[in-house]
Amino acid sequence: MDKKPVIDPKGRQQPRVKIEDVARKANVSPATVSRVLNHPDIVRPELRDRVMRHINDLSYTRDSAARALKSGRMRTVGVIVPTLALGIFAEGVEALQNRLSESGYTLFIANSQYDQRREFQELQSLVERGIDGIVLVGGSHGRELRSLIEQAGVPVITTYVSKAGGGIPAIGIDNESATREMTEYLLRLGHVRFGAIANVVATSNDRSRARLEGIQRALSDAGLPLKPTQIIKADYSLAQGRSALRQLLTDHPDTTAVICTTDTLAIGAMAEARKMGLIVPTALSITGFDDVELAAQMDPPLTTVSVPAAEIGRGAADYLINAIAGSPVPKSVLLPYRLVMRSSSAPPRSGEGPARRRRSRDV
Amino acid sequence: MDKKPVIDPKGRQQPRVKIEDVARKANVSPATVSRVLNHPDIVRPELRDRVMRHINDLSYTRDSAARALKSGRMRTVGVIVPTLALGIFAEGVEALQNRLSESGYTLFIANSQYDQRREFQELQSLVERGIDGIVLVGGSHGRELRSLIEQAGVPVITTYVSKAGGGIPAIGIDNESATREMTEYLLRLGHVRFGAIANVVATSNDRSRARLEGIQRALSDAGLPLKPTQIIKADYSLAQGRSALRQLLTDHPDTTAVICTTDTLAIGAMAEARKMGLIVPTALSITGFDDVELAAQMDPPLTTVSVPAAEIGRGAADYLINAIAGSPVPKSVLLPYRLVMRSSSAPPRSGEGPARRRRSRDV
DNA sequence: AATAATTCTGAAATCGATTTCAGAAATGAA
DNA sequence: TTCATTTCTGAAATCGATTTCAGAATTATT
Repeated sequence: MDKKPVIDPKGRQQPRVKIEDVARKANVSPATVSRVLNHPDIVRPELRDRVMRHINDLSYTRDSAARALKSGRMRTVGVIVPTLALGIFAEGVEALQNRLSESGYTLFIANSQYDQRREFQELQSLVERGIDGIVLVGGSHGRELRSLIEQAGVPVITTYVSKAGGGIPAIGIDNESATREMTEYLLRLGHVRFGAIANVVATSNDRSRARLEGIQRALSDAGLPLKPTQIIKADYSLAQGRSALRQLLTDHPDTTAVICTTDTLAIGAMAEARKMGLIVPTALSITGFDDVELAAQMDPPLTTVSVPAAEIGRGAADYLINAIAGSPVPKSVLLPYRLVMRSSSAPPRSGEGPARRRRSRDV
Repeated sequence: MDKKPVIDPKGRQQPRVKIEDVARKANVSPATVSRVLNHPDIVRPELRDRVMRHINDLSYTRDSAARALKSGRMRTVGVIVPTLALGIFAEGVEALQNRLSESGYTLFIANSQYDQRREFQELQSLVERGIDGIVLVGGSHGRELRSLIEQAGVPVITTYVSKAGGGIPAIGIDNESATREMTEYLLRLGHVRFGAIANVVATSNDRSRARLEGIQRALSDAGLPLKPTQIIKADYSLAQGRSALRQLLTDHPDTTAVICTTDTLAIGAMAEARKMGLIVPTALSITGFDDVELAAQMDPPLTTVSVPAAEIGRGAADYLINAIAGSPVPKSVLLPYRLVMRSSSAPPRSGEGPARRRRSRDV
C-alpha cells in the first residue's frame, strides 16, 4: 500500500482531484473522462452526461501543467508594454485581455519602462513560461530580442505602429501621417511660427519619433523647416510639458502653434500657458496626440489625434488567436486614426505673436 | 526506429532542446543536468561548469510545463482588477509586476469591470492555470469566489482596503477614515452645506462605499447629516461628475462644499462648475480622492487624498512571495494615506451660497 | 594497504492529462 | 441468426523535468 502523506508533495491542503478519481467514480477509464472534456461529441450522450455529473460533483478541474506538457500549448499569451501609466496602453491591454479571455486564453503582463534591456529580460522570462503568443509595443527592439522571438518559434505582433522592422507584423496607426495631417491643418489655419514638443528621449519610442518626423516633414514641405531650438525633447510626463513650453517660448516668443506628440505633454503645456497668462487658442494653439479621456474635458478642449487603443488590443488578440491556430493572418493591420478638432487650436492672431498679458475676457 | 516527423507534435519549428540532449552532449545523465540547474552546490564544480557550458551552447531552457507538473509550483501570480482605466489600479499593477519579476514570478492579469460574476470566472480560469497566489481588489466578493479560493488552497491578498470579509488578508488604506478626515477639515474651514458625489453604483465597490460612509459619519457627528438628495450616486466617469454636480446644485443651490469619492468625479465636477460660472474655491470647494497625476495640475489644483498605489502593489507582491514560501506573513497591512490640501478648497464665502454669476476676476 | 566514511552520479519512478491502437459492443446487412 | 461494419471504450505509451534510491567513486582513517 502506498503511503499517503498528510500534506501532499505539492504542499496543497487537500490532495487535488485527478482525472483518475473522476474515472473511478464514474466507472469509466481516464481516457473517457478526457474525451468528455476535450471531444464531447465523440462520446455517447448518456455516458457523457454521467461523467459530466461526476466531474461537477467532485468539482474537478484539469491540471493545466500536465495538459500543457502533453499538448505543448499553454493557452497563454504575453504582453510587454512600456508602462501602464499611459492610458492608451492600459486601455489596449484591457481590450486585449477581454478578447483573449473570450477565447480561453490568459494574459501574462510585463512592463519595460521604455528600456530595451528590460524588455528583453521580461520576454525571456515569458518565453520560458511557454507562452503561445507575444504582444509588443512599437517597432524598435534589439536584435537580441528578435532572435529570441525566432528561437521561441511563437507568433508575435507589435502594436500602436503601422510597421515594424524584421518582418514582424504590426497593428496600429500611421503615426507620421497623423501628425503630418495635424500640421497641415494648422498651416491651413494660417500658422507660420511653430514649435514641437516631443517625448523622444527613450530610444525605443519609435511612435513619438515618427510623430515628430510627421511634423518636420509637413513643415519642410511648406517651406518652414523647424530649427533645432523649435523642437523640445522631453519624456512623457505632464511636468515636462510645462517646462518644455516655457523653454520654447523663451527661445521663440513669437510662436503661435505648438504641436505635442502626446496629450500629456500638451496638457502640461496648456497648464503652463495659462500660468503665463496666454489664452489658448487665441494667443497660442496647442495640439496633442492620443485623445485621452481628459483631452475633451480641458478648458479649452484639446485638439488631438484619437488612437483606437481598444481596437488595437482586440486586433492583436484576434491576430494571435488565428496565428496560433494556424489560420491565415494578414501581414499587418493599418487602423485609421482620427483628427479631433477642438477649441485648443484656432487661426493665429493676425501677424503678431503671443503677447504676455494677463488672462482677460477682452479677446 | 522512431519516426521523426518534420513538424513535431507541438507544432514548433525546430524540435525543442531537451534536458536529455544536454545530458548526452555533456556525457552525463539527465539527473545531473537537472541538479546543475536546481542545486548547483551539490555538483562537483568542474562537472558543473562543463554541463553549464553545454547548456549555454545549446541555449537550453527547461520546459516550464514539465517543471510545474513535477513540482506543483508555477511561479506565477494572478491579479484581477476592476479596470485598468483607473490610474491607481494601473499604477498598482505595474508596481506589483515589477516586484514579482525581481523574484522570478510572472503575472497573469485580468479585469472584472466591477462585475462579481466576471471576477469569479476570470479567477476560475486563473486557478485552473495553477497560479501560486492571487491578488484581488477590495473586500466584497461573492461567497462563491471565496470558496473557490479556499478550494484552490493558494494564498490571496486583497488590496486598496484595510480589511476584507472572510478572513482574507488586506493591504491598503482606511478609506472611511480618510474621507472622515477630509470632511472634518472642510468643517473646520467653516462649511455647513455639503454635497457628496460617490461612485457607489457597482455593488462590489466597497472602497467608495467606505468613503461615502466616512463623509456621512463625520457630518452626522457634526450635527449636519446629509439628506439623500445631497448624495449623488454615479459611476466612475468624468462625465458623471459633471452631471452629478449639476444635479446637486439644482436641488441644493446653496451648497458650498462638494466631496467626491474619486478624483475623476471631482475633476468632472470642477469642469462643470467652471462652465456654470462658479469660481472654485471661492464659491464652491471641491475635493477628490486618489491624487491622480492630473489632480495637482488642475486650475485650481485639486485637494484630494493620496493613495499609495505603488506601495500597495509592492506590498501585495511581498506578501504573496512570503506566503508562497511558507514564511510568516502579517494578517493585514494598513498603509497611511495622505491628505493633500490644494487650492480647490477654501473657507466658504461668508454666509451665502454660490451665486450664479459669470466667471470674473473681481473676487 | 585495507577498510570505513563520505561524496557524487545515474537508473528509474513519478507528476497528470492526452491520444494511439486495438479490441469490445452495437448496429446493419444478408 | 450469422457475419460484416461501424461506433465506443480502455490499456498503455507519452510529454519533459525532478528526485529517490542505490551503487560507484573518492577521500579519510587505522
